[in-house]
Amino acid sequence: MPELPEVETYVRDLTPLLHNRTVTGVTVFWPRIIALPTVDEFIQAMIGQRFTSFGRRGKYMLLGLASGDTLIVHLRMTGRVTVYAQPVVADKHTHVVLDLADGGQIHYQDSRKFGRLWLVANTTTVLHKLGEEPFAAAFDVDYFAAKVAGRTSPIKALLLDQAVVAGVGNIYADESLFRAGIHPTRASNSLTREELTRLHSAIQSVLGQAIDRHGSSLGHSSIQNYTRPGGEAGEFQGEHKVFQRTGKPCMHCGQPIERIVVTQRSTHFCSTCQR
DNA sequence: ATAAGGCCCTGACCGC
DNA sequence: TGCGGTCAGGGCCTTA
Repeated sequence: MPELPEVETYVRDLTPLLHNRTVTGVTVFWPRIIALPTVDEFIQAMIGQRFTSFGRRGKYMLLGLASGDTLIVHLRMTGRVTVYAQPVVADKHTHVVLDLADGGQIHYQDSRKFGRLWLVANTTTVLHKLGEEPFAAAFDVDYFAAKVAGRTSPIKALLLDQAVVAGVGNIYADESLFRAGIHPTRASNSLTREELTRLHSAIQSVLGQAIDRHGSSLGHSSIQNYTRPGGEAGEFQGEHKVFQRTGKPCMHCGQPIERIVVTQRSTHFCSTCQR
C-alpha cells in the first residue's frame, strides 16, 4: 500500500523519467479513474502538456505541467505508474495510457481501481482538507496536541485521519505507535504531553527511515505488492517491528505480536511494550 | 462538531 | 479442479 514513503519514492524515481517529456495522446479504458475534469475534457487538456515539476502532498503525487496545470495522482491501494520507452500493449489492469512525443508511454495500472487522477489548475481543489505535512515546521507538538485535544476516538484512528497529519497509513501508524510505546486503542485525549511528544517524534523518524529505504514492499502477489516505478522492491519491510508480524516475537520483549481490528483496520502491536 | 458505517473493487485465500 | 463466500483497505460519502 503506498503511503507517504512509497509516494515520495515514486515522485523521486519518476522525476528523471518524465522531466520535460510531452504528452501527445491519451487513452482512458476505465473512466471512473478520472476524478476531474470529465474524461473528454481530461483527454483534450492533457494532449500537448509537458511535465515540468514534481512534488508530493500526503499520499498525492503532484505532476506539474508547463501550462501551469497539475496532474494529481493518488495510487490508493494498488495503483502503479510505469514509464515505457516504446508503446506496450495495455493489460487488463491498465486504465489510462499517455503517449509521449518521443514514442514512449506512461501506463496507469490498478487492479482494485481505487486510485484516481485529477487535472486541475489549482491543487487546493483536491488537497484543501489535508492536515500538515509530517516534515513541515508547522507540524510541531503544539499542532499535534491541538488536533488531538477533545478527540475520544482511538489514537490509531487519528493517525489515519489525513486531516490530522497527511500521509500516514496503516503500516506507519502501527510502526509509529510501537516505537512510541503507545497502545493503539488508547483514547486520543488520554495521551499525556510526553506521550504526544514521543509519538510525534516516532512519526517523523519512521517516515524518514522508510523514505531512506524506498518504502515497504509486502504481500505475495506481484499485482498487489508495492514496487518502485522501475519494478524494484522497497527495503523498509525488513525494519518492521509489528506490521504483519502477528504471532512473531516482539523484537524488544519477546512476547508475541498481537493483531486486532481498530476502526475497520488491522492493527498490530505488542501488549507488553505498548500501554 | 465528531464518530461510525457503507461503498468502491478484485485477487487471494479458505472450506467443501 | 472448481465454486462460493469472505477479507483487505484509502478516502469519501452518508447517517447518527
